[in-house]
Amino acid sequence: MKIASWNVNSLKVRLPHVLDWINLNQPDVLCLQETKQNNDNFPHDVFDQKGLFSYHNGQNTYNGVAIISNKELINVQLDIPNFNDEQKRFISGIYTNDDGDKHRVISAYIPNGQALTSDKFEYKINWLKSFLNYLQKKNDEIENIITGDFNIAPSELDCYDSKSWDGKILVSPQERAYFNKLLKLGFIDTFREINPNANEFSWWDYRIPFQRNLGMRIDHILLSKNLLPFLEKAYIDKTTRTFERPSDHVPVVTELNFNP
DNA sequence: ATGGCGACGCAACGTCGA
Repeated sequence: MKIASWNVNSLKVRLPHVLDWINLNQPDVLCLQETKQNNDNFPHDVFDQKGLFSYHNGQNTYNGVAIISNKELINVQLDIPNFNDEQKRFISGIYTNDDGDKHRVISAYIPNGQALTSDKFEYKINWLKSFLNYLQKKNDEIENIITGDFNIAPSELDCYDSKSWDGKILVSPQERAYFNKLLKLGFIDTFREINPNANEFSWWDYRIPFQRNLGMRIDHILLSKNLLPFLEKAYIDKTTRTFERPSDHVPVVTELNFNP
């Protein structure tokens, strides 16, 4: 099972890139963030024509998350249950693989937070609290695969210059504490698991030439640790950042093999 | 090297992202 997550920074603009990427990489599941369009405008027909199922929780201008899947999902959930959020940042669904195993796939767009002194930072922390609360309280037997733009660089290796970013948004101890809470809940950062020392990034500021590689790793795919025996690959596909008119994020990919 | 970009809404440039 190949699963990918990509913040596309407007699906309207990036749809050709997404279709090219799907054709080349053939993911089983592709989670998208920042679609920036409402549900009525989502191009379900384009994915239908490719034999893919698509699910979207979006709004105009900002936010918006989607799951594209080669199999029909069940129990599709828009928004975090019991969290009153006007911003469209969460969608989940249950994917059944060829062996009949069921896994919950989540596409999340965690708030940016802007700055530690901002009201938006408070919103980010509240969002993370609700997300953790949801994951903690869910007591069904389905294992989770959490994907998305976390807007958190978990460690020094995940930032091009930790010293200059010290105490700033995306790298602050408060944000990293929430990422660590996810790990304590029993989730695995698949990229870090497979590449313990890699200094690779998933996002680069548009204002700095990509060639300088001043990026951060803020897009992640996390697995319930019960799925760890099936983890085979985890990597970041930087090629899309060299496309004409690219997203500032690139796809992160995790591959599971249920018949090792 | 924190800004120099890009998307959006909307028809000029402010807001936001990370």
